[in-house]
Amino acid sequence: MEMENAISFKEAKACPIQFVLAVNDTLNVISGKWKLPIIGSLLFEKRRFTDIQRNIPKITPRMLSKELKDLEVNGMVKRTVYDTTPITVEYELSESGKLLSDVLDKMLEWGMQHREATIGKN
Amino acid sequence: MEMENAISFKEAKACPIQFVLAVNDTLNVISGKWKLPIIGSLLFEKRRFTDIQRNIPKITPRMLSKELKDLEVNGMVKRTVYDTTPITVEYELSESGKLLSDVLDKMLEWGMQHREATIGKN
DNA sequence: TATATCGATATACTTTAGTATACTAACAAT
DNA sequence: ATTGTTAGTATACTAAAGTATATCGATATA
Repeated sequence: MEMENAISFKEAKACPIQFVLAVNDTLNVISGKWKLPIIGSLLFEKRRFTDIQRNIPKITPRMLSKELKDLEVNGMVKRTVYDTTPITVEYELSESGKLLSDVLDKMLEWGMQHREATIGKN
Repeated sequence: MEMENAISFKEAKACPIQFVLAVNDTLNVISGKWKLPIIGSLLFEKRRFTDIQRNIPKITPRMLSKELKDLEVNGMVKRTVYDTTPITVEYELSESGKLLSDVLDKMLEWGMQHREATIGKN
């Protein structure tokens, strides 16, 4: 999808249902305490379970397992098992997952301007 | 901030703390069940409390009140009280709040491509 | 006097999200 | 036989998010 043809949120006024759903999809995929750290951890390279765990010091294996499962079910992450001993499981972002960095960039941009705009305005 | 100068999430590798914080700010501002509906409701026009409530059928006044307070504290929404009878309170998006539509546009774009990419792939 | 409007707040509750801690299976190395 | 590694699961818990329902104060209208 190109810039020039991108649908804007404001244009969605007329037929909002599917647009609202799409925005909500995106939000759901990145919502929660650990989703961004996990996605961030996979943004530059594929990683294994324990590797991600080491990369995100405070996450418990329970949460990591649960969130990775969520991300996999939502088509964000691909899980590959290698029959080595001990077993090796590799996680990597899907194409969609990689494209999410465009959204994160916009969030970064907005977040920084918002910090600027809000400094000392309490 | 211009496109050419925009900081990318991937570039943040070297000095991640402030960038991660900015992305998290953005996420926090739009996280929760009612934030997007409320922001959406204010995107085209300022509205009054009861007006928003009618616009978002299933929200309770407790949640609307709480979320509006959150949004106000976070500099997303401006609240203006008019001393009429009965009292009139107007809510409108701040400049930052309006700029959020850029983020929502990206989320819409990604969400739609992700739906396309994920169809029938279960 | 009774009822309605506006913009909420109060109290009690249920549901979802996240934490803490211990444990498992399958093997390999010591 | 014991210990270590991998990638998790099991159980029980606390904390945060959201719901349900009733009520408030100030004022206007019937």
